[in-house]
Amino acid sequence: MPKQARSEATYHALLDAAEQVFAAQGYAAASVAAICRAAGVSKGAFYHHFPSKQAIFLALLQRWLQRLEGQLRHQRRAHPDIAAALLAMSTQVQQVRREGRRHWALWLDFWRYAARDPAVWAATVSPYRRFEQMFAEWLAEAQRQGALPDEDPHTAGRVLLALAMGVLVQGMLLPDDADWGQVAYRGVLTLLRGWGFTPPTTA
Amino acid sequence: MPKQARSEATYHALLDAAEQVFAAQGYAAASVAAICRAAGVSKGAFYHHFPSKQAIFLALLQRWLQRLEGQLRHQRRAHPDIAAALLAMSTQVQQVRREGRRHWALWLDFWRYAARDPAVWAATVSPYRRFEQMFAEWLAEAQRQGALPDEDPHTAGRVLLALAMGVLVQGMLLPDDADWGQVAYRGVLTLLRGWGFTPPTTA
DNA sequence: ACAATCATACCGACCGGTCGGTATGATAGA
DNA sequence: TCTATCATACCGACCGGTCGGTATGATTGT
Repeated sequence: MPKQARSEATYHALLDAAEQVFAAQGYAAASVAAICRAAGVSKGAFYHHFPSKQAIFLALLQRWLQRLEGQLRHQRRAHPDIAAALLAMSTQVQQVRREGRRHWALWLDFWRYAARDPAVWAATVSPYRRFEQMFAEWLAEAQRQGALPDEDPHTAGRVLLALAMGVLVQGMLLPDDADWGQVAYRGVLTLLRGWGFTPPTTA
Repeated sequence: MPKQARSEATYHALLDAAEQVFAAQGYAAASVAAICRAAGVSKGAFYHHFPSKQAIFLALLQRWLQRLEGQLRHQRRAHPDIAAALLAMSTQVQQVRREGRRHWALWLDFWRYAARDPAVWAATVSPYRRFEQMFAEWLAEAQRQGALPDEDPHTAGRVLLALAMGVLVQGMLLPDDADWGQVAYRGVLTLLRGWGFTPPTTA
């Protein structure tokens, strides 16, 4: 959509600045002026690229979800064994530390507004449902290979997602209270065991 | 602290109104004026009882956490068997529906501000640590009875809390996508199985 | 020239908190 | 019991400041 090279640069500068400012202050407290300041750009430039404050918030959400989905699919491709893939994903949670803390706080903001604002809700829910479907498919595949007796793959997938989100929230608030990567890992391991998976290649 | 009966009434009216308005609009969007309107009280009365907007938010948080802890301890007392108690608690998650949705959105708000505001953080974290300790003690007791081989009770407790929080968040956003009470139940059941608990009395 | 891109100045609405003043009820002296 | 006194509880107008968004003009690239 940008016609000039300079335009694209300021567009991404605004997005990156918004990510910083939103993460640091939260959506409501973050002012458009602060975002422009962080991007080294004027307010006019902002409203040239985005029709509203909410619009840049949604654009940010979309970019975020796309990256996350890419990472998950990458992990899945790297591990033929499903249990191993899930355990590998669980260790990624460890990223919620120091620097990452503010970054993940923005994620909480997304959920918060999704719970109230219909536009944010729609933008959040449809990719989320794709995640859920993704997990369910993987688990259904595992079921065909003998695991998960008498368990609905969708339910199992939701349990996995719940565990991940819960660890993220806790790790965000209390990054030093525990090794949250370890908590996620042990949690997934326990779930896999409870579902009758054979112990994966790596302990 | 209230010296007159009328005073106590308006105090609680303000707290209840704040719970409604905060849950419906979020902390930042909710104005003190709106809270006063909902309570049928003037702004002067508000600032007579609470020194600031944040103060009533924290008072609300405290009331909330106390009730929650009471409920959990009550469930524990009602079930001598720890596994049964945990399963009973899991079914309580089902309350996140229709009416409860907005109510729980306020809970998300608490976490969100706890991630940024030191005052909210302190008010959230210390009761949370009590929850964590509570779960760890229960699980340590179970460990003495033979369950949870080679698992740290604290880690296990954090896994349980993570599952609960994750189900709550999902149930808040997508109340109709699944029976979240069932998801929580199956999740806890799977964890218990993975930890080597013997199947509880009720399936 | 002319359209896309950005800067500056500004508007109107709103909000948290303050403040001078009033109503309400408790207490005590007669 | 009646009334003077006073602390508590409450009212509502108001202020300083902020913020999202707009209007308009300058600048840049083609």
